[in-house]
Amino acid sequence: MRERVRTELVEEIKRLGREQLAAEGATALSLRAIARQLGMVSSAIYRYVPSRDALLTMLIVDAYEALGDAVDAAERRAPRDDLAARWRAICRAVRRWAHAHPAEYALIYGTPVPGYEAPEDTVDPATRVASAMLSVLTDAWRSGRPVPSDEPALAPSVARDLRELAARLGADVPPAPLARGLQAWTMIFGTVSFELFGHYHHVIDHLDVWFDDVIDRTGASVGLV
Amino acid sequence: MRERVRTELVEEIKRLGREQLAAEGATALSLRAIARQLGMVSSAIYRYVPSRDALLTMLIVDAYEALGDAVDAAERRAPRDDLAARWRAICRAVRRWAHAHPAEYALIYGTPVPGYEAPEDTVDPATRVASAMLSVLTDAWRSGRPVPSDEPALAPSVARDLRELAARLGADVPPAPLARGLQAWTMIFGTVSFELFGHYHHVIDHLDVWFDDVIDRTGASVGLV
DNA sequence: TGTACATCAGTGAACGCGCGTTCACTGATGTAC
DNA sequence: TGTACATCAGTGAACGCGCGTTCACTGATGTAC
Repeated sequence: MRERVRTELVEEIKRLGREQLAAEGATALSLRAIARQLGMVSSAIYRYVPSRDALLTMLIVDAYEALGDAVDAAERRAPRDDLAARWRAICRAVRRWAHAHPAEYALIYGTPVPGYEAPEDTVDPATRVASAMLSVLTDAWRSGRPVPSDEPALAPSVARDLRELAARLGADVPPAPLARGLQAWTMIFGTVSFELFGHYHHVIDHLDVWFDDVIDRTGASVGLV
Repeated sequence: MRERVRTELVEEIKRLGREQLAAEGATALSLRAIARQLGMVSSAIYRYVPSRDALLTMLIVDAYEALGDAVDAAERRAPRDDLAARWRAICRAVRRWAHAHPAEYALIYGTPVPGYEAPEDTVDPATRVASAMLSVLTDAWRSGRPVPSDEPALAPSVARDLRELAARLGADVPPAPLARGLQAWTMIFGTVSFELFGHYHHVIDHLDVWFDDVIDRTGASVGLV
């Protein structure tokens, strides 16, 4: 079947693309270079990939999906009713994946590629980590877990945003804990980004332990730890 | 004086460089393009700037310094003994500057430019925001302000890192509140980055208010609000 | 105040390299009768 | 089972563009006597 060889080659192209990301960053992603590595003439690549931007989109979607898979797999390994364990599993999986695939992490959580407009296909995969976190949060809320007292009160405009968001996601979480959840989500990625982008250089050496501290503290802020 | 014209031209080159960052990102920064806009032949730019990487370094240092200046100016406008006001002023200044200069923000807090190795000159300017935050934290600690109870306890290895850091900076803050401070610092930049890099799209609309909520909550976690 | 000289801004050509994308084409592989 | 035809993988040349950096040079501007 020609179709099989074809799919394999597309996979190979994406693999080489990922290697380029790692070596030189997203702006240096070059179809010609990939063709060269494949031993093809530069125009042949267009049999497999419609354009450079399309390849970039594939890589972005793949990265979100790979991170999502890693997070889901880790979370599933924790006991359903151990909310703290599920929370920790998710956060650690984010960090572990980011360490294993720094270029792909930068592709999705670093500076957006200039001149590249993310198409709609990237929206759903992008929500997977937040969804995983939200499901833990929802379980906590459903089981009547006490959430840390919430002062200062949420501003009405943000409360409205969050009610809409919860409705859109079909999530059963009121604005205040949802706000905590989004801040925890922000903090986890903020910490991973600071670490990967070098802002903890000369500041903290023991980053594993530091990250665990962040996990526990943000988990606590959200009533999970 | 030739020297005056010279300095002005270097400034002009940096200004055009910043425009390019804004339009196309750091990787697209091009000496040839700048020369073209200046009406010069491409080689003439080397009278004013030794190389592309050197220009990039100048722009990075300038960005850190500009952000540092904005933060210091804002903080100085708050009454010395109103710690909450000083904290809020610093955080808002960070966000305001980032909004006004998104490309420069991305240059220093986004994905590091691939293949570019930041020289030592960038280290000091990079610490200015953290230093401003730390000075508020130190004042709080010195004035005997109660810090939120600190559980879980800090792991010894991180506590050691933080004691070293405090010593290196000559800051009079014990590990636990310093850890809170670094997490607050991380959270502020994490939030600004999430906002600027588009991760709050379809999530939160009222970002001003949202950010104020983040300021207050992280400020509280550090005993300042 | 005027001349001689040094400084340095800017030129223009070149080196050697990169890129995305299109197009007409060859020739091997698979498919249908 | 064998032949005719369609499909499609890959070629090679080209278009039109980009880049950083070096080098020998012209000619204007400033400086020192």
